Amino acid sequence: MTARSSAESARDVPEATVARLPVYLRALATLADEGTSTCSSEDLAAAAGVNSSKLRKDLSYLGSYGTRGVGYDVDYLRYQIAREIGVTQDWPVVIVGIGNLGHALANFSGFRSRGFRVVALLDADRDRHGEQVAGVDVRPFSDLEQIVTEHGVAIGVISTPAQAAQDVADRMVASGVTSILNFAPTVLQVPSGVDVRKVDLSIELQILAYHVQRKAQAEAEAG
Amino acid sequence: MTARSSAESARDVPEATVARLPVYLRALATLADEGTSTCSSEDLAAAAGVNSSKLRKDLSYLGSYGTRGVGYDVDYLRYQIAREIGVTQDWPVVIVGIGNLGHALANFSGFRSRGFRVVALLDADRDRHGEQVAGVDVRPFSDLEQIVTEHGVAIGVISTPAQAAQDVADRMVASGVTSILNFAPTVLQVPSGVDVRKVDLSIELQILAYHVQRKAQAEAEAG
DNA sequence: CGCATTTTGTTCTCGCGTTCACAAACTCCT
DNA sequence: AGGAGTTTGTGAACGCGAGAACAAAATGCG
Repeated sequence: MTARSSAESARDVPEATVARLPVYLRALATLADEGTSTCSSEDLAAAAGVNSSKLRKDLSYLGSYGTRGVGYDVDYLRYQIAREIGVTQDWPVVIVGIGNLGHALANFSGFRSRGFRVVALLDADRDRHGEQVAGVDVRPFSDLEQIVTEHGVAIGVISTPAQAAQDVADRMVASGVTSILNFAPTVLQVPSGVDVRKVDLSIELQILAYHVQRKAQAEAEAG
Repeated sequence: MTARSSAESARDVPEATVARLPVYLRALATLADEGTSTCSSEDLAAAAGVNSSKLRKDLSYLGSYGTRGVGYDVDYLRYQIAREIGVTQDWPVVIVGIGNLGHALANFSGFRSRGFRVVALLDADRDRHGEQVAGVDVRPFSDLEQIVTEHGVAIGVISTPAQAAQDVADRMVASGVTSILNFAPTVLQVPSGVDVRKVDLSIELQILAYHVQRKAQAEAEAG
């Protein structure tokens, strides 16, 4: 039961759980679109691709939002998870590096629909300035600090080449950004208190390649 | 010391270690570019952004490739890790879904430089067929099976909208693809034996948002 | 009203991964 | 050659997350 400090929902949700909450949120959205108003932990777990026991434990960190013998109200649970993650409000986001990937990110529809708003696209390349991508002007990288301050940006996305990424990250942190999503293939050094998540295509491919090779070897040895 | 079955290096490298090997590989490449021929576990760990103890343990699963009192030979270790991952050979890859993201992926230079070769770009949209992206023709999705068979493709990349992803995955698996990198924001159902790794922008952003919100709450409460 | 059924929320156990700490092994200097 | 100094490789302890199993609570029916 773990008595809570009056104000808010649970503290210290495990990191592994936090990483799955957005998956549950999406699964609930799908269920809602299909017209489902109530679901059991089995249903939701299947839609999210996880074990139902794990799902129930994850949800239990947020509170007790289900009804025994009945299940979960889709809309209600959806709201509770959204609130826990923080996507009931709008997060301003700045994207730095408007190459091929930056274009794709700026046009990504999932941004707006999930509580994120691209307030600026920045690029060091003078030739790109003034260009419009997804309805937003591309502006000089030097505008970073002003934009971050003005809009209260906490989240920055880096889609520059690897060599520029560390500098961009440093400038972001200096401007007040506390969370960075890094698509550049490099390890970023940031002060403690700043969160970095990385998305790295070639690493993912290499992990897949390892398993392919391993399977091939296993088969070869088995004869 | 764990005596090995004559033929090859260690079996059962932990999954967490496998996920870090590509990071080490990249760090070693950087060191090599800087002209470093030897490095200690501390040096490499710093470059890779991990704990040196963890690095040494990770490497110990592959074999004993260092020299006590000296460190690791950069080129030698690099080759050993590349061989373990399997990137000493070339992996043919097929990309399905040539929208904004597909374009970015096709143009991604890290593909070729890390042992991956894009053998085909496929899209269901008839209007795109014949278009060239990064020097490769965009072809109909229906060519999938032929291409997979012809080139022995084991790795497929999905960068379609969410609604098409499951069908694409099914067709890939039916054609003989055993590993899928999924950029579509949906949970894929695949038979056991098929590896799926997912890259999901909006999930990553939501995880960051959670932590931003959490920090903000903590500050508010601290006064 | 009480019992059977359903489904949640929680407890318990197990295995994996991380980190510490140290012995083994190599180099260099005298 | 021997000892001091380094650095690897590994054994052991610890903590977190996954999954199974069960108790608690709600519904519906006789």
